[in-house]
Amino acid sequence: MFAKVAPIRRMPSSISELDYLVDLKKTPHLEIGHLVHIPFRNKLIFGLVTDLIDKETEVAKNKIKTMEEIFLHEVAVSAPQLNFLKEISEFYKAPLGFVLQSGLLPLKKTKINKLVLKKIEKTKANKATKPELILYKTPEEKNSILQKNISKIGQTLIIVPEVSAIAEITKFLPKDIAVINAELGEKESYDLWHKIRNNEIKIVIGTRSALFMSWYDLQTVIVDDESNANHKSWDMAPRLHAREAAMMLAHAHGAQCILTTHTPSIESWYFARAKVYTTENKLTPLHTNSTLIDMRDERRGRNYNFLSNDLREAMKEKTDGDIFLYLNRKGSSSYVGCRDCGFVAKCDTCTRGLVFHEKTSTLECHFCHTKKAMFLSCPKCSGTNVVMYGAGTQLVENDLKKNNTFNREIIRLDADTQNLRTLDDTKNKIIVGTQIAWDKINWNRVSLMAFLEADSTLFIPEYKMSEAIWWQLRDAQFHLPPTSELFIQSSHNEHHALANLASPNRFYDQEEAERRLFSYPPFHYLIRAFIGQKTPDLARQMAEDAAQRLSTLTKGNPDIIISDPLPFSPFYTHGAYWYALIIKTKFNKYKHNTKWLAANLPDDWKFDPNPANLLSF
DNA sequence: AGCACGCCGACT
DNA sequence: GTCGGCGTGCTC
Repeated sequence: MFAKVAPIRRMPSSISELDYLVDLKKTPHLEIGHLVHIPFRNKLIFGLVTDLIDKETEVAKNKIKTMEEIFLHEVAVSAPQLNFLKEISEFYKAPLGFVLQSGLLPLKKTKINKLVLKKIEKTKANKATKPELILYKTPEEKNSILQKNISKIGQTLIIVPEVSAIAEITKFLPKDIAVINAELGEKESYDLWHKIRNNEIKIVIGTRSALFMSWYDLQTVIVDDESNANHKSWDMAPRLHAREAAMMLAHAHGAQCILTTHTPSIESWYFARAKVYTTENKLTPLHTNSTLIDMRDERRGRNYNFLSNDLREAMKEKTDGDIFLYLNRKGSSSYVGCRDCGFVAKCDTCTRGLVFHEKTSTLECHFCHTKKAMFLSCPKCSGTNVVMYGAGTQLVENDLKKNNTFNREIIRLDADTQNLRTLDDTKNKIIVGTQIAWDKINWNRVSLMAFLEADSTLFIPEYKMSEAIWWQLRDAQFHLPPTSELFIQSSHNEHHALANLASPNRFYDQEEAERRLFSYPPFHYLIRAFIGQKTPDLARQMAEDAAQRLSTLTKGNPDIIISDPLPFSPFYTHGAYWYALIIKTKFNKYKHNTKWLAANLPDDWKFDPNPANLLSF
């Protein structure tokens, strides 16, 4: 008899399993899911048995080695969980053993021999149900919805987008829950793994690594804050989206998948409306005290400050609570526009924002490589107020301090200052912050918040930008107390992400229309494959070869659309030159097509289904 | 991916 | 003679 074994270590993506000879004297009663020792090269390593084969294997006789030892009496990973891990491995082009590594206990031979695993039967297999989308409007409502949806018969997993979200939720849940995150100590993770595997813990909350625990009686999987961009693992293989992976997990275990959020992602709301998911909720505005301010009017009235007159007045009038001035630094001076009329330099052929390149003084499109000379006066209104968008937090801080008319302490909270300060909740402050401030401030104390440049990222040439701004504005509205005021300053107030806060359905209608036009999700599923090489020529050559080969293989298949090789922006990063292939496939066969692409790309290609960015890391 | 192996130049 | 930098090839 032969066994297929996934070696628990990093392997090339094409090798998920290796074949071993089974000697029944050495390893009797061998089962799928058993943890075993296998000879690999010149030493023994851990592996997980994924299949048992009675007939001969295709591997040459002189190559095959014999399995050494079985650990634990019971299987370490249940059959449904193993199916889930295989699916993740194939879909995200990550070797199975590598995926297993993140969900298995720390592997030490002496410790493992002391573990006792129980034989567990699943309470009852649910019949497959549609995912459910549940919307909440306030933090209180969120907590009660999470509590209500915890399974009464089996295990419940709550996935959150980042570690910082865990503390807030656990306050309102029963005491006997397990918290999983990547920074657990060895002893703790041993204990938790063991208790979850033996069904002694019923409620688990964690980031995406909790998906890979050894589930045996999983009944409910909740993805909280489902539209939060941090659910996507963009920098490490497997580059999974927790929402997507949670659905695979729930499906494998016959569990119910529940998506919860204050603001649904474009995909989730589309699928809810199309009845692919169920929902009982309607979209509503989150915060009624929000004011949109047109900065073009301010310029026309000769106010060139980053504070509009209305905001300045409101800041003077506020005597209680904190004032939070938010700046999105990501977009700083990456794009070019006109202060007077709000014109933004866009590519003529593909309508994406043009990016200013200082070295050559040109405007470039990172998608179709069109180049233009930088202009000195606005092409639309001939005004001379051409600017790079993006004021920095430091500039705002300095200016406020210089003309301190607000009689409050001014605190800057960004990447440079984040470790230097603890916020004093007894003082009324002005906080000038970037994304970093989001998790640090005490939202309950904020009485006035302003987005100083709500549109500063709007023209970054990535298709999820409108959704990201929409989400961020709504996230602020969700966190802000009902009595607080919100000012949103921008020069593009007609943009659908800014204009429709009071009528959310219209945002989704318009964003869907744009996505449909350009065949983006939810109308096509996107896959990004990318390759880095030491020289630009080598990278281009490899990208062209792969594009050519895939195109030949998919010839006549209208379901898979492969782009030409597209250079990253920036082209040189992480010590290499990068090219991407953007592949679009229809949703009805996306799982099959994605796995096919993963299997047909060489090992050195990075594979990124449902990417957060198209042309950058 | 990660590691052994071997080719070859630099230095004892 | 032998140390080590890096290119190549293999893992059952």
